[in-house]
Amino acid sequence: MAITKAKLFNTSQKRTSELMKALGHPARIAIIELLAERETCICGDITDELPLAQSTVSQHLKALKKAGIIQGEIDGVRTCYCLSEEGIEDLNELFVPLIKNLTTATQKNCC
Amino acid sequence: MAITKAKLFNTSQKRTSELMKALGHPARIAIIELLAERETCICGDITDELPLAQSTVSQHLKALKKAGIIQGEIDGVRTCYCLSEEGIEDLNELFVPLIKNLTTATQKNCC
DNA sequence: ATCGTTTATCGTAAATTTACGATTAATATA
DNA sequence: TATATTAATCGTAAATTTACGATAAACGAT
Repeated sequence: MAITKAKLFNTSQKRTSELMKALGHPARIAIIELLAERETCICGDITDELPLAQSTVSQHLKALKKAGIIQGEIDGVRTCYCLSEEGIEDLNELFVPLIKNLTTATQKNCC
Repeated sequence: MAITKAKLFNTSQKRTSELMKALGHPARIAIIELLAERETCICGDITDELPLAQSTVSQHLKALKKAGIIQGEIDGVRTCYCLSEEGIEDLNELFVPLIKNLTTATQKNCC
């Protein structure tokens, strides 16, 4: 990737792909499912639920945080994680209409 | 990635992340938007619409095809591309409920 | 003050992704 | 038949991702 021409894609294309990329790993899907299931902040025990080393889980959490899908708040020695409104809103505003669009388009497809 | 423990994630987590990964690049979002917009097969001129070399676009098309999001049919010298029902169905069955789940969970969040 | 717990970060290795130009294969067209 | 067109593939380079263990930083408990 010598040259990045990313500037030539529009804002919503870039944001959408950023969100999708953040969700492009089974561990990160598992993490957000966990956070949704508990419906509350989870302090740390995410690592116990995943078949990955602590440092790797921490890296995945960082990726989700960077994309704005989750947020983490330090609480003593531990860190409490929960879903971030911002990212979920973006998923609803960007991705839900896109899927709907794709669905109707597919039905009118010639193949 | 010396060791892949992917077998320890469940099928829907793996399929969901596979779809997300395929959509994790602005060029590939642009491609599916193009295919949806035209509502018909597009023979080749996708390259003209993107700020990328022909070989790179071909690579992105291959990635979308591998994930089952688009399909391509050879038609003479050209190849006709369109959205694939299979992939769009999977997006509806796997991702739409997930977003809904995340949304209600976020509303009940403590942070 | 010391010790244990928790989690982020560092260093590192291997795999994958992204991008390009060049080439190839297949089909139209002149 | 020769030539142009289209699109996939090859070869390659650079960046990024994924994973791990080791370490460090911060806090709580003893």
